[in-house]
Amino acid sequence: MAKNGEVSASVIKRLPRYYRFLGELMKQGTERISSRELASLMKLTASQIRQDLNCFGGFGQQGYGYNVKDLHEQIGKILGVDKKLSTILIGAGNLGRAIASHINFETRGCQLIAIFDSNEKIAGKAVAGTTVRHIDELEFFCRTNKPEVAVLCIPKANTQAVAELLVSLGIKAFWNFSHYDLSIDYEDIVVENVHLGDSLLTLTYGVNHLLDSKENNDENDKK
Amino acid sequence: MAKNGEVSASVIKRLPRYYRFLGELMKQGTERISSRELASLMKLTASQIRQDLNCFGGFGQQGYGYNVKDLHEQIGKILGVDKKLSTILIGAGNLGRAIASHINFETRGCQLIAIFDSNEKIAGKAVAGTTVRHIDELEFFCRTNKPEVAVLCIPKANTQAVAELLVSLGIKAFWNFSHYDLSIDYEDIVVENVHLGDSLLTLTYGVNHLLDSKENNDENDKK
DNA sequence: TAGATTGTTAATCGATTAACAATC
DNA sequence: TAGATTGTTAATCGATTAACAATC
Repeated sequence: MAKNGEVSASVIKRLPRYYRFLGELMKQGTERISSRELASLMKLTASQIRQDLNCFGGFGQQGYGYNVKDLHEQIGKILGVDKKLSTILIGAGNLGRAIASHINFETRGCQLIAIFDSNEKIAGKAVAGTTVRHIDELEFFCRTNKPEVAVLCIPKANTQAVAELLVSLGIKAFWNFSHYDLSIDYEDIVVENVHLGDSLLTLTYGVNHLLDSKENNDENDKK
Repeated sequence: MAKNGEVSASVIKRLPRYYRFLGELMKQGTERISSRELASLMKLTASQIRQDLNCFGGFGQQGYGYNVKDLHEQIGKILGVDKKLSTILIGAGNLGRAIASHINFETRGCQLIAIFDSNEKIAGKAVAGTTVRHIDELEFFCRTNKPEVAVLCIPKANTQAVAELLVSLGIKAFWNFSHYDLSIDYEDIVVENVHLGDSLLTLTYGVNHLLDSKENNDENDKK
């Protein structure tokens, strides 16, 4: 309801998806879209789309719908894709290197400025155009460059300690790929946990219970 | 409520996290835990934990609480960690290789039996102990080995076509890392989309709006 | 038996959907 | 003006929390 703040987490989590679909539509040359059309495309209700967007302001026009390019730009601004949050990545193992090279940080309001690893052998090598530094340089680097976001691709055991150090060095947000639930320990710090293992387990559950709903329906049919 | 099926998605998504915390407790040698203790550990309410667990049955004991080892095992069984769903991975790029080597499929009810890529240069090389096959072998391999789960680490443009092929070959579930929303096109097929880009954008939003709630609070304080 | 803590029902809260007046 | 579609309020639905009787 408020133009700033107080937007519920469920709405915010849907914003990147809106942004993605509107980007696609833009690429395809679609100029305008109604909430009804967008809803059918995204498998949502038109009500929800209008409700969601109106958390941030009235971007549409009665009788017309929404201008795709305009709405895309507005949501981009709300998310902050025009910003360049200084970002560092800790842990240049398999996953860390993949994240560094696979993710386009720039189009998502971030700028990857350094990568760190504790392994002497990895330090010095280049990943995604950035030379990997040894973890010993972390503190000096942060005091000098004041990064705001840290991507954690480190083992569970180290996460708590590294996060504490980084908070003391001014880091404001963690994109956490470690097996450790970071959200628990810090308020006032933004944490986005990506628990890939949990995601796979959810899938496993789904496969193993795939027939449950069908079986139940069959039972009901008989009654 | 029902012992099988009809458990809401919100409950199911919390199961892997319960499983993870109970595993930790087990490792630390904790024998029993009350819903109140577990709630404070996981930053949930005791009510929610009891409500969630009772979707699957009464695992606790009045006046005592829950036996950690027992509950861990029960949830594991519900998730299906004791299964070995045959799993293939398509796309041995940065991300695909990282997923293959970083994720422990076995402890999550899956078994990675093959990796495929369209790049002739990658085919033949070993990743995570599995030789990468050329995508041309996919159809024959599936008809022979009947994998159930496919991990998609391929570009957006190919996802739809590859998914359709795999469905026709009997794949029942997709762990989808591509930039494409797969859920939209298939019902009856389990899809777990991992949109890393969306996750980063949510973080970006969080950082850029970090002060919003505080500002609002300050305003309210003044009134 | 008394104390603790569950399983479960009832109350509350928030999110989604429906409806409709406002307006382009 | 008539038709379309928004912004917004009201109704519904589902999920979370609170309460408490059952029971170990």
